[in-house]
Amino acid sequence: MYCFEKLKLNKDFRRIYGRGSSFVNPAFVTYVLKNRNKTVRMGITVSKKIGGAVERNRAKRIITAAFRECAPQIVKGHDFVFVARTRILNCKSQDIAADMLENLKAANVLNKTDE
RNA sequence: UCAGUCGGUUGGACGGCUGCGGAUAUUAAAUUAUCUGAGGAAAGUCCGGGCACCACAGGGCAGGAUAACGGCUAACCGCCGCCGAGGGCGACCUUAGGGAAAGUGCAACAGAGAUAUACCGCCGCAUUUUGCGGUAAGGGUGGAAAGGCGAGGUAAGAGCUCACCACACGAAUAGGUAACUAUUUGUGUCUGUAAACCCUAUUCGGUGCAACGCUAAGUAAGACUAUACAUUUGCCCGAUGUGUCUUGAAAAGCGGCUUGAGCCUGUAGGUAACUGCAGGUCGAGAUAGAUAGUCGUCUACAACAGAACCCGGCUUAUAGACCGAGUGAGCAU
RNA sequence: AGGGGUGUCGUCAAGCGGUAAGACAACGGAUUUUGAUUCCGUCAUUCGUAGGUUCGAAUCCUGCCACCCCUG
Repeated sequence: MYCFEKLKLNKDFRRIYGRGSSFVNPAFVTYVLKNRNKTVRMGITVSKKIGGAVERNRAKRIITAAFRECAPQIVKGHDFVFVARTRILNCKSQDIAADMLENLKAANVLNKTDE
């Protein structure tokens, strides 16, 4: 199984927002930045704009499930932050995974040997 | 049959694949196996309590809360029963419901006058484009104008007197644990407002799991100091302790953490809230935070909504489905 | 977890038991050849919302809703 770490500290999020490159979708926003370790790290931001606790939890679950599908194709040594937007509540995780793959392709972080 | 009242239950189900938190067992470790994993409101944080700590919790003043009566409870601004008041044809619903004869304040506008009065009136005397005195029945204003109505009485009138009624207070008798209710009798007729100040009675120590304890790391510099500093609610008294403050650095992990005023069933007591006894049972414990993703079937393509130390309530949100007990009207027998 | 505050016209706001001030904006008119300036007029029908106390509530009391701030 492919495993990844989660981002927890506020300074990591700020570093990725400030120095990383961003890609926008109707459902979410992706931030990508290289890191010096050889691991894949991921963080999720869901603001109160999305809704109550139930809606925020659901948004986090959907993004986590989509990222787990995409994760095997990613080159190691990158950090990702996903910011949820309101439209994510009506989507299925398969649509989100497809959109996420497009964003990652644009960011040039996918494994070319697998394709 | 129609309309309406009250109370309660439930809050999608089944299967396949891929995944997450916790516990136990196993392995050198990664792993693997089994079991288990959100709510009736988990929400708001509005009350009360447990628990933990504080140099024990004392007094006074100030402040907050509650407010008919009896019970239940660990406790309560809670619940149950009941009384009074108000609403409804009724089932039933609502109710912060002590004190205004301890004192102070307020009552705009209108009105003559707002807690005391005399504008229009009425009556008497003097007089003549009015004055003085008596009076409060009638008029008008207002939320409120000295209880209502009739008779006697009078110059005109007035609880001034009397009968009936209404209300307040006291007493007696009957019922009730009590609040209170009913009857009789005596005295009286006093405006409203205390969710205005206030008075009376009861009650309230503080801080909150980021409490608190342990481990690791760190323990450097400066200032003040016994007439000082700190804690104990806001102030004062009293009590207690001995270093205190500022800046900088570091702020990581473990425990607390889920067996508890627990839940289920039966039974006994009680109108009920609730309590006793017997048997059974263990049903989350995360720390950027776990219940998901997806496919198939059924239906109406399911509401409000996510534990964060734990309980008892209150308040608010809630698609639909189901059950029970009363009431009114109409019709039939 | 604990504590505090605000909500009044489109905007900024005063009023804290007795007819809801004012300024800017908007609209209409006057002045002007036209515009600006200036002057006059209009504009709150649930004072965030639902109840209660009172003769009377924006104001007092209670419950909700939204927003903001403080402490750790």
